[in-house]
Amino acid sequence: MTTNVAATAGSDFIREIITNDLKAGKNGGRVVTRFPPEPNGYLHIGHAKSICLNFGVAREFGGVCHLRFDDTNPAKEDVEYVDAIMEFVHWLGFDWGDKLFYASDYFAKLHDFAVELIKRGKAYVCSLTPDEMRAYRGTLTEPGKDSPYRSRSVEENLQLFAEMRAGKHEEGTHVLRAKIDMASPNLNLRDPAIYRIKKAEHHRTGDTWCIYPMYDFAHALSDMIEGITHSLCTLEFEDHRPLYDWCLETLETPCHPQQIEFARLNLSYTVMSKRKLLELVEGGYVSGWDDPRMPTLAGLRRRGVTPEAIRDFCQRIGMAKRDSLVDMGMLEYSVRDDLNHRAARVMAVLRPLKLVIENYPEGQVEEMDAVNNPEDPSMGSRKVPFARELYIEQDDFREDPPKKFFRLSPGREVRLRYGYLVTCTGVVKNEKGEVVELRCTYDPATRGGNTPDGRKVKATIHWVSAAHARPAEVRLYDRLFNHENPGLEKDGKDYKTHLNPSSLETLPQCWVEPSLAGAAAGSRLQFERLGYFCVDPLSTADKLVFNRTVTLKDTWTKLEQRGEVD
RNA sequence: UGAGGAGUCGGCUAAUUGGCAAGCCACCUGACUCUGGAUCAGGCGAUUGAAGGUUCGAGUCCUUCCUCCUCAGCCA
Repeated sequence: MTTNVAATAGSDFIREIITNDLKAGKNGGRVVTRFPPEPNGYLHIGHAKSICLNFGVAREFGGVCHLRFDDTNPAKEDVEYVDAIMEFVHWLGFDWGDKLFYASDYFAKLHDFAVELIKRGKAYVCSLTPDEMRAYRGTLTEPGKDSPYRSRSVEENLQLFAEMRAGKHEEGTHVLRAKIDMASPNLNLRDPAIYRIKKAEHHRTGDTWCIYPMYDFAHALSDMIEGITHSLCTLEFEDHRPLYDWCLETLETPCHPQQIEFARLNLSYTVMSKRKLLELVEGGYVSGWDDPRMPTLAGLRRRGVTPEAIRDFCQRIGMAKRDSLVDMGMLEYSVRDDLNHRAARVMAVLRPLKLVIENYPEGQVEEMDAVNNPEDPSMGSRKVPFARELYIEQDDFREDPPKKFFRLSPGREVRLRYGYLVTCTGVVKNEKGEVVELRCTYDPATRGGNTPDGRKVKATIHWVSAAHARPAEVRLYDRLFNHENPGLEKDGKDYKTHLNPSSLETLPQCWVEPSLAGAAAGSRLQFERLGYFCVDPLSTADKLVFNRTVTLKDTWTKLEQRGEVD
């Protein structure tokens, strides 16, 4: 993997802030970050950006990064997600050591902080209905009005809050609010709710609680409790920072983490919001959270994308505060760059065309030496059987080739990779006039693909022996959407209208070289000249299934699409 | 129209904090090649959202304006 981007690492605004803090002796020289997912969905590549940032920063500055589940809403959360999140943080290559926490671990403390707030006259129990509360909140341009319950005495608030906790009140009847300023131009400061009644079973605390803290309150204090020094989050929380700070200042906590916001990741030709991703899964638009077209880590993994490639990608895209749309091509570059160095090369024919070598002895089989990875000699070589009847790619033959088409055509000679040079001597067509078989002759002096006489051939194509190849199903994946920014919905069109109808093409009858017979699920390979593929987890010895991760760069197709082949 | 943010090559990000606007992706040439891959060499491409101002000198400081994003959950 190239490391030239490492030179610029450490130059983003967040690392600059931390460097300066360290220089100024803040936090006693400690750097503690945290990755705080809510266990209500699967991780996607946007989370990967945050994970790389938080764990990366900790590592670079000799600090630690906590994994903390922000599980303050039992109605939406589940252990299923907790387990999946941990699995994928590890998969991405990061480790939280013994720093695994849950906001729910702090429920008792958080409750006590809420009581303290009440005692300080900084919180009150409000008995407005949700609708009334909304009406009292005002609008973006008009100030809100004080709740009639705002002036309840400390004693009454304490009493009521205790009753809320004891389950004496129904959901929606009471809420604990911070007493800040109903006229604040920042809506988050208009007496935000910090505790609400929710009679739901929590995945960790069961029915111990029937009141749960809200995000702003829980997050600031959880950060404080853990001694987080830099609390990194996305831009939409910028407006919440005054509330984050208010909680810590008002409670005069011993430490006060610094919240810093960065732009979330947007990737072209996909969507990133949990709601949309969930809708794609539930609506059957994809096969599941791990559908290889999904930007989820589960999907990317099944697609064959490596954690190294994702980390490299996150490094390359940088870190800033401006909204941006990162080109999918950027991710593909990182994927190819990584796989080029590590994926073993094999031969596979996706759209088979039979080729018969007329002067090759019937029944003869030769084991040809094939290099596993020209980028890495230590990966060795393997034997590939060569015989009289082969399959080649339909795309590699043109009966009437344009000028810049270098591959096989009548009368032309090409090299069969690691095999022999063959010349096309004739074609066999079916009743519809389609070419169904090629007749060729080979030059016995070119064994292994060598040309003792120094003669040049313009093309080398891949092949498999018809008698030895294993059948396989190959799934060709393409971008899920055909619109660069489907989630924008600016034109009023639902993002689903931009779903790419050909994002998946299944080729049920492909042939792969015999060395792939027992390929392990998850193995990543390069099918020579076609792209990078991986063995699907559901692939079996009886039925091999490969997923295309990404194509190889394809100059020929580009020329052809531009019409520059003649 | 309240508040908070953000505007730098086609995309993403830098700029020693006032000193020749740099890198990556993409794109284009060429070399090399038993993958039309990879690699290598080179190239294209930003009057830094706009207009003023301060200054010997402004992406950076000041003023005005424009555009875009976020916020009116008892979600996070």
